[in-house]
Amino acid sequence: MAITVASWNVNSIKARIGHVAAWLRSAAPDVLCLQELKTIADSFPRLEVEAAGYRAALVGQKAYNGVAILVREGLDFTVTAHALPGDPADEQARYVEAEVGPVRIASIYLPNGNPAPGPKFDYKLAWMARLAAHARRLLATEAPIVLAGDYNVCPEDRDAYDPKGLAEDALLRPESRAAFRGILHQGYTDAFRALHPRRVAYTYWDYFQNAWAQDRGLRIDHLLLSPRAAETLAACDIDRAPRDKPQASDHTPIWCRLDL
DNA sequence: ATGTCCCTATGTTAGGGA
Repeated sequence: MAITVASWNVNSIKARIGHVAAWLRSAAPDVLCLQELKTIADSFPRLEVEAAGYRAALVGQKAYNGVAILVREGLDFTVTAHALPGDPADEQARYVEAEVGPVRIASIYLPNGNPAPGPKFDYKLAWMARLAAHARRLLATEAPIVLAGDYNVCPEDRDAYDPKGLAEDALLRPESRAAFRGILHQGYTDAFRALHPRRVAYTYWDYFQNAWAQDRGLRIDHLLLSPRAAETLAACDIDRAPRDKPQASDHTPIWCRLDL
């Protein structure tokens, strides 16, 4: 079987439900991981998602954060985690994980970390250490794994429009990149980079300074595949079309197809 | 510092976050 898994930071699901429903209908992924819902679960637009043919597992929070996994009707899924393990005091809604058919899928909203240095950057690095520990434990499961989301990490200089100007930004700092590489070193594969080794492509463009029109963006949304998932990777791309719409999110979807 | 967009609440404007 083939399964397509996508990830999209929507910057408020209530502001973006029209775009999301339209993309579900046109792109028709089997799974869509969402980040930055910016709402509690009770206010999540479940009816619109169901009308598009999907069911949702989500972890919400008022005004900030919030993650979801949307699963196409007919695909079985079971939620396996409502939070990233490792800190019971952490109440930020940044992680949800589910078994979808034969695949384990996580929707991740990694902390931004700016300004760096500072407490927010410390929180980002601590969160990344917890993610690395959890990613390692997940490798012991039999299922192929897709860790999908907004990592708020630009892995390499070519993933940013102005790497020198942004060198001190929490998204490019060496500590953030080292933590990201640590997960890769466990055996996870950056799906986009694996299939497009030299391509300059972004998933996020700031609302400021007309960044989209000038293609001044960053590649910070990633699909990390366990070895068992990576060996089935058939396609991966970034769909720029939603970013060009009126009232767009500042991020656009990235997707991959696994031929299991 | 600034730019823009989205959220909430000391709520129709300001401040925080990204």
